[in-house]
Amino acid sequence: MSPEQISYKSTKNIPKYHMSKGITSRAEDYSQWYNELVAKADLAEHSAVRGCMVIKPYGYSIWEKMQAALDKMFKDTGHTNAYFPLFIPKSFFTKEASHVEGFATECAVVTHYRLKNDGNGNIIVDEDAKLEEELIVRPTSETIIWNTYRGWVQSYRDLPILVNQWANVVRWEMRTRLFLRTAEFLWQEGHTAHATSGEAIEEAERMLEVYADFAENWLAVPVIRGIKTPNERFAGAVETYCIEALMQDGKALQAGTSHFLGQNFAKAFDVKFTSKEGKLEHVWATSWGVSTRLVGALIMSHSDDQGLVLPPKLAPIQVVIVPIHKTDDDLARIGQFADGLIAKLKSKNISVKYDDRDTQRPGFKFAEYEMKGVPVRIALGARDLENNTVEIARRDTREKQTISQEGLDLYIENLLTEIQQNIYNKALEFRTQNTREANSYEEFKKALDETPGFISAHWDGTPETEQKIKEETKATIRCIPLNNKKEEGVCIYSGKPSSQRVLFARAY
RNA sequence: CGGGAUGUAGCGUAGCCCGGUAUCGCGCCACAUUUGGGAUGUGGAGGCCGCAGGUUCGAAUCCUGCCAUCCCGACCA
Repeated sequence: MSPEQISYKSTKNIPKYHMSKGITSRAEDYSQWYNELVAKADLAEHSAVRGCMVIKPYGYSIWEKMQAALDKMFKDTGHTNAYFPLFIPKSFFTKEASHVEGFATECAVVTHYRLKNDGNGNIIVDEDAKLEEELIVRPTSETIIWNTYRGWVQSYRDLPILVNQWANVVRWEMRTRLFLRTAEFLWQEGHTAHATSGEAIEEAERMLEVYADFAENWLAVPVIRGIKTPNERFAGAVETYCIEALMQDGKALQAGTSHFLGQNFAKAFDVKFTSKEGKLEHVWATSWGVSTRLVGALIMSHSDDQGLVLPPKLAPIQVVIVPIHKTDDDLARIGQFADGLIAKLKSKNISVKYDDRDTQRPGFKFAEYEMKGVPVRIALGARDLENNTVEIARRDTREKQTISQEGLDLYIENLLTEIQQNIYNKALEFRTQNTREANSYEEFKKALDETPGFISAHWDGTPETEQKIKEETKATIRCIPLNNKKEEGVCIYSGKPSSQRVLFARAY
C-alpha cells in the first residue's frame, strides 16, 4: 500500500460531525468547533466569491445590535455619520508612504469600466474601456477622506471634524475565516481632524475607551487597553491604541483600534488651517474602527460545546417561549398565557419569540435555541398551567428550574442582567487564569505551548527582538498596557535592561 | 501567494484505481400515530457527479486548465 493510499484511507476514518446533531468539541478541534458553530447557529456561510462571506439574517441581527449600540456611543461623543466612496484613485493612495506600503499587497484594483460581447457569445472585458487612472477598492478610507477634508478646513473655526462612516472595505487576504478575517468586511471608521496634537490624542484615547466600554458592557468581553509597538502600528499612524481580548483557546484577538495619525495625512494631502494666532498649520488627525470581526470575538469568548452563548444585550432573541402540549385545547390555553407574558416582556424592551411551530417537537426546539445562543428559554406546558409555574432555562449555565408565574417578567429582566454579568465574569476569570508572567525565554516558550494565553514579560523595546521572538515562537506583542506598571527587569530574549513588562500572545 | 488535502441531492458519504449517467444515512414532502430534551412507521420527491475543455462509441471515473473550501506557512482588523 502506497503512502497516498494510507492517507486516503485514514482520511475516511476521521469522524464526521457535520451530519451529527451536535458540533465538534472545543477540546477536540477548536477551529473546527468554530467553523461548525458559525454554520449551525446560522450566522454566516461562504459565498461563491473567494474569501467573502454571506452574513445570514441571524448573524446580521447581531451585527445590527452592535451597530445600534456603537452608533449611539459615537453620537453621544459628538460624532456624526457621513459616507465616502468605495473607490479610491490610485494616486491618492500613494501619497502617504508608509500607508501605501502597509496596504499595497492586499488591494483590489479596478482597471476597466465596461464589458463587451466578443462575438462568440462570451462577455469579456472591453480593453478599450481602460480607466485612465486605476481605482483601488478601499481597504480603509484615510486617503479619500483626507483629500476631501482639504476642502473642508480653512480656519481653526472649522475644527474639529468628528465624522464616522459605516461601510464595507476590501483587503485581499490570503487566508480567510468567517468573521475573523474575510476579504470584504463591514466596519465603521471614524476620521477626525483637530487643531492640536493634544486634542487629537485625547480623541484617540476617548474612542479607545468607547470601544473598551462597548466590549466589556455589551459583548461581555474583558479587554486590555494598550498601545501597539511600532511593528504592529497601523500604516501611517504615529500611535496605535488597541483593545485586546483573549479567546477560549488562549489566542489573543485585536478587537478594536484607535489611531493618533499626527499630521501625516494632513501633510500628504496638504490639509492646513489658520490658527487663532494667524499661523498656517497642518491639521492633526485620528482614525478608529471596529469590524464584523467582533462577531467572531463574541463567538469565541463565550460559546460552548452545545453552541453559541450570546450576551443578552446583543442577542437578537433574548427569550424564547416553547409551548408543550398534547391537545389543541392545551395549546390555546398556553398561547393565551404566552400572549400576556410577551406583552409584559415587550413593555420592558425584552425581545421575545413564541415558537409555536407544530412542525418541530419541543426537544428539537430546545437544542436549536441552545445552538443559537438564546439566553433564556421558557418551557410552558399543561402541567405548568395547573401549577402556575413555568420551566425556565438559562443558556449560560444550562441550568433549568421551575418557578412561579408570579412576577415572572421581573424575574426574567433580572435574569438577563445576571446572565450578562455572569458571562463577563466567566470571561474575565478565564483571562485572569490564562495570563501569566514569564521571566526567561524558556519559561516563555513553555507557557506558550503548554498554557496558551497572555504572557507578561520584559522586552528590551527593540523591533529586532520583537521580530525574532515572533519568528521563533509565533507570539507577538499584543500591546503595552496603558498605565502599565513600571518595573525594572531584563528582556527575556536579549537580556538587555527593560523598564516594563509587555503582553505577548499568539494571535488571530 | 507557496506546500498538502478535498469537491458526488440541502448536509454527510459510497462508487473513481479497473470508463457503460449513481449507493447509503440525515434532512425534505405526504399520511398516520406522537409532543416536559434532537419522535416513529409507511409511502414519495430530489442529481448539469465543482466548472470548462480534451481522450473515447460512451466519462463521476482517464488527461489538461480553472474555481472554491479545509489544514500548514508567509501577510493581516
